Amino acid sequence: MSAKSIAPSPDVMLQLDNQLCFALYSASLAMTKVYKPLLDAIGLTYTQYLVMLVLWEKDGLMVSAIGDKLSLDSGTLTPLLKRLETSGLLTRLRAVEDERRVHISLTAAGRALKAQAATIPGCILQASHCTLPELAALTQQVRVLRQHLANSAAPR
Amino acid sequence: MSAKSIAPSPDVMLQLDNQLCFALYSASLAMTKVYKPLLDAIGLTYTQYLVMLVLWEKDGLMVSAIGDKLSLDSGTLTPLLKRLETSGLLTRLRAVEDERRVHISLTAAGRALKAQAATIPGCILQASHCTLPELAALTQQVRVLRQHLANSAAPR
DNA sequence: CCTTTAAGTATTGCGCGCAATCTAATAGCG
DNA sequence: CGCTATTAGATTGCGCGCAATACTTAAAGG
Repeated sequence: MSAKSIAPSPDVMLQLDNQLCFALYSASLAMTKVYKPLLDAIGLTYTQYLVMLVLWEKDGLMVSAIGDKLSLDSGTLTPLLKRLETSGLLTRLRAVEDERRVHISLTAAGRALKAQAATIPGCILQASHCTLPELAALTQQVRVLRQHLANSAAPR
Repeated sequence: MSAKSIAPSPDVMLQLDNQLCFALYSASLAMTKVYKPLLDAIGLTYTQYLVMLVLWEKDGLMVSAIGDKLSLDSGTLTPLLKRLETSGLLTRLRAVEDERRVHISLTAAGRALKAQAATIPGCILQASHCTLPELAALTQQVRVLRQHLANSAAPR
């Protein structure tokens, strides 16, 4: 036998495997649970909050542009956007120049909600028990990993 | 004005916020997409794979023990385990000593599937474009974050 | 013993996340 | 102009993830 632990056994690999994928999976779910009471207070789900974050930064996007930013498709976004429209936070309007496109625009209520959401990031920062630089560093690592995974995923 | 960037503006916070939560969220979804073709080949979904990982390490657990390991409740696990039972990978049996409990036991087919799953971790490692030590370090950071978030979440 | 309380699962309902399919509208091309 | 190909959304179906609730069994209290 040459060097030790060059090729871990299948058993160990299936545990290691458990670690990264499960760490991300459960951290993401745990994050959602921390957001839940904060978002309940302003009537949004977690995914709806992500969509609103996108729109607060840039309004008037078409559905596919939102989908590109969040890596979500129309099967997820169409019903979600309809719910936000029903809630009175945005409007969905067919573009006159190209009637395939639907432009999503915030209503006054949708824009006003941003002020109420402003307290949320601080709560999350506190719940993470991390400093801003620590969070930024971790975020960057996870972002790089995400990019690698996305590149490796089978293209649709 | 004293030091710079002590208290970021709401706008910047709502972007920063976007970063950590969204990085985790989208990395987790990207991870799922990398697993998808690998798991399709052995007839499992991602969550079913996590359950099988738990059972491959320790068989004969009750439903709530699996739920504790994965932070999932019976609303998720009961139908999932029924599907795995239908697939012939496990059995669900009421304990005779306490008929409230349901013990989950792998069938021969369920145990045999572990061998087919053994190639998966290597594929994921490759897709991540990281070394094992890098992955281990990142995993540990995410795990710590998860723990902090779980501690901060409102108890049910 | 009988009532109360708790534990362990199951069920229901809603909102994603995504594959597959469909429809409508535009673009491209001869 | 007419035909095909492509694009943008919408729809359908399935499997989570989770809150809320119900149900059965077991333990505890009087």
